[in-house]
Amino acid sequence: MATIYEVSKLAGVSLATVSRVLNKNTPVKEETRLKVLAAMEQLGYQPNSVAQSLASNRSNSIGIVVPELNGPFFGTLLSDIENQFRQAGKHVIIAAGHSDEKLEQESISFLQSRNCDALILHVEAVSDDYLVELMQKKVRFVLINRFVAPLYDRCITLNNQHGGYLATRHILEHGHTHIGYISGPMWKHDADQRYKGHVRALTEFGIEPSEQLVYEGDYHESSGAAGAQVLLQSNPSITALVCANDEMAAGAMTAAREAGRTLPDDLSIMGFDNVNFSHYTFPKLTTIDYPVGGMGEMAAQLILKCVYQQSVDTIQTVFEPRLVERDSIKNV
Amino acid sequence: MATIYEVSKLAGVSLATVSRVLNKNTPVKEETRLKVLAAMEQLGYQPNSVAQSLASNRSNSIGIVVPELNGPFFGTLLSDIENQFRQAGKHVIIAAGHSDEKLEQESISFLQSRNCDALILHVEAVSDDYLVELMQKKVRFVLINRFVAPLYDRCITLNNQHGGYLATRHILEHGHTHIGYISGPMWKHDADQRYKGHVRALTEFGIEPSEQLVYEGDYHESSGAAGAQVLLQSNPSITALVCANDEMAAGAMTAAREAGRTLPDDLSIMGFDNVNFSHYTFPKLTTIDYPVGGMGEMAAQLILKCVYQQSVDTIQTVFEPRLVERDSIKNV
DNA sequence: CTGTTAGCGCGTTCAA
DNA sequence: TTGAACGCGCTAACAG
Repeated sequence: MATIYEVSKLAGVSLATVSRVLNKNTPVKEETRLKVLAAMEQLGYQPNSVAQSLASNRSNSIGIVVPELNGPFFGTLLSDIENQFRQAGKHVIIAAGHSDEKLEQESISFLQSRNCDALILHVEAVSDDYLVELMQKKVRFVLINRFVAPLYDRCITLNNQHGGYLATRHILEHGHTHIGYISGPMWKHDADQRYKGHVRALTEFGIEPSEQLVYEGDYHESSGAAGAQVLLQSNPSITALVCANDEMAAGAMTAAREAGRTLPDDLSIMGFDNVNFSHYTFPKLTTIDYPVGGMGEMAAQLILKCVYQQSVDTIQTVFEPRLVERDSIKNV
Repeated sequence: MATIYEVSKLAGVSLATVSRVLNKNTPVKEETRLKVLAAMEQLGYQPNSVAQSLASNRSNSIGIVVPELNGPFFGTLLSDIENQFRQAGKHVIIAAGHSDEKLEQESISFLQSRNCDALILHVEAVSDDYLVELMQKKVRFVLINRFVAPLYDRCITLNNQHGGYLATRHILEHGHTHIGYISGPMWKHDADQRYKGHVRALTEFGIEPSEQLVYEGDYHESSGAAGAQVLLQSNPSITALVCANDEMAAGAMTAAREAGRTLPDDLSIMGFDNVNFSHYTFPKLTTIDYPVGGMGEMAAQLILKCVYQQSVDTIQTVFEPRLVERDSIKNV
């Protein structure tokens, strides 16, 4: 690999000049600039990004922590983030936090030790205090799908409560009155909010929320199946099931069939997230769209703006969910 | 951030000694080692990985190129690779190649400019020659799901042909004789191999392969739907459809229903890959398991062994597919 | 076993 | 507009 030094020798200029044409931050006479460029070309010169990082104290890398790398949801998120940064010449380092406090913290310090210029965090287990401390230590980061008041200007969130509301309202509008709810783990903020939206819709339609009708799942398919089984058995009058995410809805479909229900005629099912497999189910799942892609892009833009001083389009921090009607819901 | 220099001062030893306890490669007297460790602790010292990279010419980072970051298949792959490296203190930089020759090449040089110690490539569009050249340039990499003869010892592959064979044989064993085939893009090696396996099974059962019965898709759901539609319309006698991946199988299910077929009674459908949503379909998809996870791990192990001289378990380069029986196939 | 001394490749003052 | 010189934080000979 050719170095800046060889280029400077070949071009007959100093080391500093080469650095200048590379970084375009100091005026260089057009003539010498071309000489340098020619020398670079000839040597097939490629800047050593590690040396650049060390000298400039900037690594041009962004660390990302998500709960899982697999799963339709995070794939889309990563994809859009990578895209944005790649175009900007930055690279992305990934780490999985597995929704575990210790692992999330480890992931974060791992990425910090990699001298990332900024982090994008989709973390669930670390405390708000921990994040506030992180900010006080001048670590630069953006939070996705989580709102922490002192960090309000770096939180990219979905209006989860409104999503939960939309989901249940849609069911109610189809005439259902006996509605089961399979929630996510209630300690997770989004699960809590979605449930609150559910309750709000119920109340608005004059229906008393009942604990008998809710099952706390873990966002995985199997708990959706377990929830449906429990709920349908203990409350045979249920005609609709609202699930806090699509995976659980898929599990619920299986379990409902096993319980002898015909879908969607005997039982309506609602999902949440609109992940990319959600129309592979039969009947195709009606769900609430979570604009992951847009939120990932926005997180990237926010960093491009605040950390790299690039001018970007307007920043939006809260996103709205949207109902996606398919075939899993029928009038009662 | 404390530096190695401050640690050395506090511990009353030289810079080099600190470096030694850090890298554990040269014996250090236990007593001084403890002094150094204590000083590190006290200062909250964290090595600067960028400086380490520059000095040692090793970045402890591994670049990965996959066609897409979303999609169930690559999520699992990335997840397992990240896991392995994380445990070894290495980090993973990702780039999407989008099955496009230019983008794949750009991804590779992008990662090279990041001084990755090694690359893991799941590339489809670049030529074999390009990869051989890469090897000659001493770039260290492992190929996943692709076999290039001169690179045989760094190719982690699935026996795709055998998978294609297993899929069709299973259908044949259920008595089907009119079998449609929806392939992947034939220029892709895996698609070609899977198809060859299909033909081999057919021949073995004394059935003449017919072009009328194959549709070339693109591995996406929509082409599965299109393929099913075309095939079922032009060959109403078809009783089974073999699809070269699960996405297309999901699309085929939808289209088959729209064409008036009842699943699985009127039409059996076979998938390939066993991606994590494949049992969300109804009927649950019978498919061929692609051990992505294991292959990702193996790629990581290969690099750990060859690049970082770590001792690892035995290396396996070719993996075998396995039939996963679920509910989408019925006797004719 | 430990300390001294060069770099690694580049960005960035400060003068000229 | 350009060049010389220093330093980023660390590793790796080489002596001792």
